[in-house]
Amino acid sequence: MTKAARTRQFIIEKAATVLNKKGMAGTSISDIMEATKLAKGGIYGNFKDKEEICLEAFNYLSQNLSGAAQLAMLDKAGPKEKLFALLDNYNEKLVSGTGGGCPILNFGVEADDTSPLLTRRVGEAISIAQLRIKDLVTEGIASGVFRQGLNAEEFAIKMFTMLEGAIFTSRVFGHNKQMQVVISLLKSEITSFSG
Amino acid sequence: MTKAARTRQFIIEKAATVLNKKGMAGTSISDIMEATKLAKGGIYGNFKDKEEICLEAFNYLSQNLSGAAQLAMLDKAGPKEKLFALLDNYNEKLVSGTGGGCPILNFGVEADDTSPLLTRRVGEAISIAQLRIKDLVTEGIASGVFRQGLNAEEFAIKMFTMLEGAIFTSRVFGHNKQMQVVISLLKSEITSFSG
DNA sequence: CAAATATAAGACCGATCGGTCTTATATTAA
DNA sequence: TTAATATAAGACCGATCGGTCTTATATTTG
Repeated sequence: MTKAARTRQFIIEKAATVLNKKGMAGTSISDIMEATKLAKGGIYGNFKDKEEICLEAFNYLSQNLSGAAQLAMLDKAGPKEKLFALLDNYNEKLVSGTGGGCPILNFGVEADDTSPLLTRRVGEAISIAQLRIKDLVTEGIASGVFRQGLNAEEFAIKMFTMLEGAIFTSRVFGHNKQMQVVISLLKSEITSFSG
Repeated sequence: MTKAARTRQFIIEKAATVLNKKGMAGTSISDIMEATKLAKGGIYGNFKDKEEICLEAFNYLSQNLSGAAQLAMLDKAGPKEKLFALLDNYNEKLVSGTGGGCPILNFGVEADDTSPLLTRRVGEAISIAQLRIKDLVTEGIASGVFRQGLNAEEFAIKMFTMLEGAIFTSRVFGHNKQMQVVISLLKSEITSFSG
């Protein structure tokens, strides 16, 4: 890994935190200079413009999210346990944490009227997250752990939209109450899949 | 109504549309000047700063939303019909429309790490929307239309978070599919309340 | 270790930012 | 209708914006 590649990655990671908190329009290059302790030449030597930094930052955060989800499910046995682990992971990482909330939501809301390119990338991230849920349900049905007749696609949409909505309200209110309710409701429903 | 009061209201309404689309940090005073066809003196003669415009714009959009919800429910008889009307209203106003999506979501996501004052106001708007749902369920139970044992509070959280999540994903994808799924799921659940 | 090269520093640029202030002009009240 | 007042125009301000370019300095390669 060349020096420039390392610096580039370093900038992406530092900038990602700031961007997720303050938003893309709300984050200036000088904010990123401060977060990285680099001068302007250090930034623009590695990125052609601010938009490229935003895009790479979202890619990084998005991959991070996927990685954490996979990790949380690693030692879990069945689809039910994996779905539960996924839910707990949402609570820990995206509400309580100091990271500024869910990057998919943050970047998506800001991009949807301003940046078609980033909006497409956010759409891909949503699809990945929903597919993960859908596949677990499908797998559960196939292995006989979940009853038949479940609509995996619909449940994935339900679970994902509820979670994103709960991340949102929990962050606005400054406490986890609604996220707890949502997780509890979803766990009940998942448990009922085995009935 | 004095001239200044009329101008002030005019600015709020024009600015609200822009702010809901481009975000607060992404909207400049010159954007608002362009939307209103007013010069700088016309803006700053009526507002002390940009933040005040943002706050008043959110208040306006928020009241608009409540008004539309009340209106949609006006001619509906029972709690079930009112909840259905509420759902249809969400679909029409917040996804398909050209208004830039749900202001509660847009302003809330941007404010939650940057503006405590506005975040509190967004929280109030969420509470109002959720209380409207909760009260309809409670009313349905009390009048015997819905079965007993329903948790009105939890359903309100469920419905609101799903809807906000669905507004989000539908806007990112550029079509209503997920919103349709969410509305259909919620209508089924509400229908089951009468079982 | 030395020469070639890759990398970051930071002065500099024009444009635009949010906001102020004076002045011309509507509006309002007598 | 006129005098007093309220309102908006737009020149102006310093600060900051995103981005460029030259130059000093690391890093890498032979």
